[in-house]
Parts: sequence; structure tokens; C-alpha cells
Amino acid sequence: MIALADCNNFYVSCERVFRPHLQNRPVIVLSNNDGCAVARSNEAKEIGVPMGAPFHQIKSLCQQNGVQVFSSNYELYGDMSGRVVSVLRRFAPELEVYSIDESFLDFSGISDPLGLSVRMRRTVGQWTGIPISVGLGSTKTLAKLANRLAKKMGSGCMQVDHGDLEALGRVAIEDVWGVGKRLAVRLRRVGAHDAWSLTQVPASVVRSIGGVTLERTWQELRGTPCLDLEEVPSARKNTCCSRSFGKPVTGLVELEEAVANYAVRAIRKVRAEGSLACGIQVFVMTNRFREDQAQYSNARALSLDEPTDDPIRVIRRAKELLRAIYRPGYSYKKAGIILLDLVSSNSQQGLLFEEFGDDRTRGFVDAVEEVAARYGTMGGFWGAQGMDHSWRMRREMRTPRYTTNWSEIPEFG
DNA sequence: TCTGGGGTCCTAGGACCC
DNA sequence: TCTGGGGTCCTAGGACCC
Repeated sequence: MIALADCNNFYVSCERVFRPHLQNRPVIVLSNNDGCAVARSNEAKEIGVPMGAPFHQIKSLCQQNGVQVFSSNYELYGDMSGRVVSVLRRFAPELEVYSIDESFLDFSGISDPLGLSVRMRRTVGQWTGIPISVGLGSTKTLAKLANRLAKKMGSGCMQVDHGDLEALGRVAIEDVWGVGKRLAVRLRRVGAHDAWSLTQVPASVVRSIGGVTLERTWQELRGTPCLDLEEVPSARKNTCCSRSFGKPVTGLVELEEAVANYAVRAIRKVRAEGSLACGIQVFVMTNRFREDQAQYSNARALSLDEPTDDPIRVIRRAKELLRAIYRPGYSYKKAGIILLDLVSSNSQQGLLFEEFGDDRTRGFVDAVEEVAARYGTMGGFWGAQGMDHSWRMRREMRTPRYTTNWSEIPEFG
């Protein structure tokens, strides 16, 4: 038996923990750059705020209905997520953290999984303030489906067995985990309108529509597990850092500064995981929504002759790539860097004819990075990152980092 | 004026090789 | 009319997820 614990409207719930007066009121949280609504309270959903709606399109709807609007506060959400996981782990030590707000738990051998789910849900709520729902099934896909029904019915916990025509029939085809918009259209054409009818489609038809991936989903809905619980997350293969700009950027200097900042962030992620990058890709693009403006987007990659986690080297090569794709005369909206083909620094293989790094540079880089880690991003930074940051994304309605920053700890009374 | 960011896996097709 | 066949590797693009 597998349980899926999923936090309800997670970002909104995090905001509510520190602002209890937001309970029972419509609340939304916006994506980076205050772009789209990415989390909505049930009240906001009822008012008709669509998922992913651009904020400028729903602004008046929100004002008319007194919707509380927040910029996203990822430091807070990340920390709250860790707290939820630590409580879940007490109930089932074999656990896969699937995303910031979802974990799969191994409930095999438990005599009363539903009873345990109810207790787990209550405890997470009491200890962290975050409401969760729990879905139970013999496969991940069924647990996911059960979770969706638990949320829909308001029951909080639910179990779905394979072959349960009633339950599977209540989940629309596009709401099945692994079936997106495109596949849903093609599946409806062959009569699969819900999870149940999908299980009745012949395997060969499923395979011709969605390949082996969809066939796995089909198997899982029929009760045959195809997706394992991954307790140890497999090593990431690439890592990306990109942002939309708060205002259009035209000059190469500003773009270079932005890309250098993204490079530093990306390399910090890589360092934290003990990995090295074997390649770098840089991309830029204009605002694809502006039909009145000339459009341009481009990307270029290079392979490093030696895997690295050295920010100096990565910044230098990233700027070379940027200069190769930069074209003057455009209004750029977004840029980013991808570090490619990450390898573990343990398996580092030196070049035959080149020394690996040099110790003095290495010591210097490590020192700067340590200062940055201890005193914040402006405590230690690289010259290429600049100080002006006029291109920085908007985050005008962000709440304090209540749990991760000493100066922002909440005071009550 | 304003439209997110970060991932994974699979497949088709081209380049290249013998 | 007819154009070899069978591999591997790489990349771009499509589909999905949160």
C-alpha cells in the first residue's frame, strides 16, 4: 500500500500559518515576477480565479472580491516543506519526497492504513499548521487518484482499490496522473473519458497513443505497480537558473550582469550537491507575448574540457556564450543558464595533460562562497554580478521570511 | 505596463560507421 | 523499375510533472 500525502493549496497554507486572519478568506500567491496565480485558497477558487492566470488579467476580480494577494516566498515554503516531511517520516520512514508539497510513503504491512492516515493528517496539522490530504492505493497512480478524490470530497483521507469502477469513473481523463492535455484529447477519441474507461482500452491502443509511458500509467491504474518509491533522489543531470526581468533589458552589460548572477546561483546548487558541471548553456529571449515587438531567442552551449564547480570559470564561459548570441536592438525579457551533464565530484576524472584547478584559486573561491553562505548573497559576491540589479524580478507583496531569517521572525502580542 | 521556474523521460530522425 | 542493411550515438522536440 502506498500513501500520497499532499499539502492543500500549499503556498497559501504557508502564508496562513503566520497570518491566521487569512483563514476562510480568499488568498492567492503569485509566481516569480508577480506574474501568474500559482496557488489559490478554496475561497479564491470559488470566486473563479483560474490556475495560472496572469495577475494583470485577474487584478480587478481580486480587488472586487477582497482577495489577499502575495508574492511567492520560496524561503518560507521550502522551510515549511521540510517541517511537514519530518513529521510524515515519523509515520513511515520509507518516504519519497516527490515535490515541495507531496510525499509518497510506503504503507505496506500496515494493518489499518486509513486509520494511520487520519492520525498522520491530524498530527501534521497540529504540529506544522499545514492541512494535508492523504490518498491510499496499491500503486502510486492509484494513490494519486485517491488523493484527488479525498480533496474533492473534503474527507481528507481516502483509499481507492484497482477495479473500483465507482471511484475511477469519477476522475476525468485529463486529471489522471501522467495524462496531460494533449494525450487527453487523443484518449477521448478512443472512448477513454475517465480513469475507469482508460483501463478498458486495449494495451496496444494505449501504447500507440502514448508509448511506454502511458502504458505504465494504464498498468498502474489496473493495479500493477510500474513506478517504484524512490527514497534516495537520483542525482540531477542538469540544473537551470533563469528569471524573467522586472523590466525589459536591452544592453549587453545588464544582460551579462544578470547571467553572471544566474550562473552563481546555479553553481551554488551544484556545489551543494557535490557535483561538477561538464557543460554550460546560455539562452536569451524577448517577450513572446508582445506581438508589436521584434522577437528573438537563441541559445548556445559548450562542453568544458574539465568538469568544474568554479564560479569564476563558469561566469567567464557564460559571458562568452552570451556575447555570441546577443543581438543589439531587441528588448530582452528573460535569460538563463543551464549547467549540463552534472557528475559527482567523487568520480572526478582529471585531464591527462592538464592539472586539475590550482589550490590557491580553489581556496579563494571556497572562502568567498563560505562568506556568501554565512552572510547572505550581498555578504560575498563576484564582481561580475554587479550591484545595481535594475533588471531584478518584481516581488512587491512578499511576506517576511518568518522561519529562516533572524530579523524577520514574527513577534506576537 | 503586466504573462513563472525547474525538472524528467521518450522518440524520431539525422549523422556516421562498417 | 532500380537505390544495401544494420548498427550506434546524438540532438531536438514533444509530452508530462509540480
